[in-house]
Amino acid sequence: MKIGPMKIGELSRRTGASIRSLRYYEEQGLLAPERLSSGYRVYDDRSVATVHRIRVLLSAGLGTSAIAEILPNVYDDSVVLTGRCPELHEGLAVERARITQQIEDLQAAREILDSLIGRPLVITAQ
Amino acid sequence: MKIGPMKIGELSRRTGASIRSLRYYEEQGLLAPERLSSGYRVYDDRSVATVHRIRVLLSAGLGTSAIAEILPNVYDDSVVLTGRCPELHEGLAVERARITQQIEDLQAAREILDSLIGRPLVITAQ
DNA sequence: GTTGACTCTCACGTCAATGTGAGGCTTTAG
DNA sequence: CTAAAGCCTCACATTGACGTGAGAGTCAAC
Repeated sequence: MKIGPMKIGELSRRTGASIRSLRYYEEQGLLAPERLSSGYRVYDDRSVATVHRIRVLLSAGLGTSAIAEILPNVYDDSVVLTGRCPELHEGLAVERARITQQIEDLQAAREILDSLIGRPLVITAQ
Repeated sequence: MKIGPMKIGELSRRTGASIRSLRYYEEQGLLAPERLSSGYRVYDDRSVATVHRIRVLLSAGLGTSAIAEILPNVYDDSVVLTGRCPELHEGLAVERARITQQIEDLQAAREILDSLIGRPLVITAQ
């Protein structure tokens, strides 16, 4: 039982992303797997973490093009590499502000729901 | 300069929602304006607050159908009316959990961005 | 070797909120 | 009275991240 290279099905299983999504991420420049002579995609282990980051950022409302600008600058978890690229830096700040605003909107919405449920207000988590 | 009834243009101005959106909200059962004999929509002042709530809930990711279930139970700001309607209550709890999860996802995404920006972590707001 | 699981590339479908334009009434200001 | 501005109802277009199916090649096990 040779282990063999990680193909798209296994990456899908490991990340929870659908095969379709993984192909889509590649199409958008977020992943760049090797190819076997058969045309099959081959991923390395770093791809798993990359896909996880992609999903986090996507669920935060970032578009694939924004993520494409960010990803190349993240080599492993939480390492700062964005030395002095002011353009990127500004774009990130914009996205960050959007996220912060979105969090506040969500908290406002949650309070509306809480007022209906009759739950004690302002529980920070859960 | 008679004041006259509030028509769709004025409601749009007062709420920031586009005219198209206001018609859409009505189509989805979120608004039920009166009509003049001409067919023109007429709104009362409560509509302004209603539209604001709609927008908050929409931006929180609730669908119009979910909002349609919620809105009739909100008479003014933050009044609990959901006496004992377990079905609604459960639906709200589901949405609330979704929102809480979404907030956590956003915070995770913000930390990824922070690690790139090089900003001090864990600033709760702003 | 053959079957079945896996993969490939198109390429069109989906969903939700909203944009946009056509064609035609109604109201308002002058 | 008339023109401009506002409103009406269709109804098709848009955006983004996928779903889904067709048709065909590839790999693993038996």
